[in-house]
Amino acid sequence: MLDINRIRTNPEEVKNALLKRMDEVDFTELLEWDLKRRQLIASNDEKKAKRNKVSSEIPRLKKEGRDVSDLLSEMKVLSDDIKANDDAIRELEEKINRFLSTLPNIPADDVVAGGKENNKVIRTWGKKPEFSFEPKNHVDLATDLGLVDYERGAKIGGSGYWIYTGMGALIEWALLNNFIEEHLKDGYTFMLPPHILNYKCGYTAGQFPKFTEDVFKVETGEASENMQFLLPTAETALINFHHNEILKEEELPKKYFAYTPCYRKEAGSYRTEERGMIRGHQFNKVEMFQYTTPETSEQALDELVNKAERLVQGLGLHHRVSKLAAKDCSASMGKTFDIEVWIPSMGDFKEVSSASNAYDYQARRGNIRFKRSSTGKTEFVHTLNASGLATSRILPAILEQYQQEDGSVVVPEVLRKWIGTDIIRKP
RNA sequence: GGAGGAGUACCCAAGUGGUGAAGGGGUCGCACUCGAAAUGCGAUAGGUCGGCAACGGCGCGUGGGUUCAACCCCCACCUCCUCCGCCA
Repeated sequence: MLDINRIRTNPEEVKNALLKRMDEVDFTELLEWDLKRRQLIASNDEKKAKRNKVSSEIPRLKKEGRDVSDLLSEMKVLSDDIKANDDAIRELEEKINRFLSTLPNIPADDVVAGGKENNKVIRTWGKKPEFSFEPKNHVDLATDLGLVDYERGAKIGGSGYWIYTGMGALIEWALLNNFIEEHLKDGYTFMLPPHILNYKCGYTAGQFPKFTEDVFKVETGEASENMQFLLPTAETALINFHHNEILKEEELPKKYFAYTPCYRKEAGSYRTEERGMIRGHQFNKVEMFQYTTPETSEQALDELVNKAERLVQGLGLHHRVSKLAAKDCSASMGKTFDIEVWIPSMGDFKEVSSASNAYDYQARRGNIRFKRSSTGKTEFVHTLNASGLATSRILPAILEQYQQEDGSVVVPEVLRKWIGTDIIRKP
């Protein structure tokens, strides 16, 4: 949510910033509603003050035995008038909120305009593996090695689901353990949130109202404000942990991480090159999350990017870090870095982590504030999130990058203590 | 799923239609004291909206309604507690 005061005072500045990610921005109507709203509130507050005053005099007059019936009917008219104005104000506020709640965040100054084509690779780590043999793709490797059962996954859950089996499940679990261990070392607090969330969570995260069709809704009757859905990312849960709270400045930054499966419809987004587990309806992810003061959020973003990158480096995977252009950032985010890992069979880098600063955008939607000790004033916190990491592209990258001529796969050093072997062979 | 009960500030808690929402605990300040305890006095509703401000509006789980006036009456919802049922 953007600050209406900021739009009111600097409409052109906000508009120009938004044009980096939107094709058209027009605040004319919004500002009219806003003006009308404030005028109505001012005049209605005066009427309410009068009503309060008269209402408090009525019992006294009655006690004195005065006839108050004229006064009562006069007040009845005033009260009806107030109610009509309240309705009008509410209607305006609904319009204003509907408008504001669909506006994306303002891109940071150093974020360039435009879409994907303007993303900028800021560093690349490692080298493309060279193979002296014909390398297999991850789907064949996983199937041949008995790590993942795609057919039975589809049999059980439908298209877009798979099953980690035996050693595959062990590797998956080892990855998650590795990530968890690293975050604990860095002093982040481990959370296991519910997987079913209410509407408010999606709203605060900035995913609703726009993307209600992209999540799996849980059947709970009709009413949309009471809807529940399967979480598409733990971010949606973690941003709401402090919903409607006022934190103390000393408690910031709050650093959390959660492991959850992520459930996404991904309707119509399949492409042949995204088969396997590159894009599925359910995948495992460890998510990092921070609540910070405004002045420390940039630094926190660096920390998150570095943490995510260190995990990929720990696994020895060739990857790169990109800074996203405005249109490629998700709506709530003002700045995003993607960490993309090399998938040899695709000849391309695929996202394994997205690290973003939402600035105060989500905090406004969720009313999450902190009290600054020097001034005693409340301010909105900044919120940041980063995957650390999603496994569904890490496992393919490991299989493909670590494969050997005989079809076996070398286990990255850091995972061996959980897997108990340093090489995965055909069972 | 069914039946009851509850939700008031940091905590406990009174208040069933009428000016400022009792009281207690805790916390903070002051006094007394060499200091502390005890005691006494004082402060403790944060927040938010409108306004340059003065000031005013809102605020007793949330949202509606009735009324000149709602913590109080009515409706819906949320959360928690107790009991019953279900429990792969």
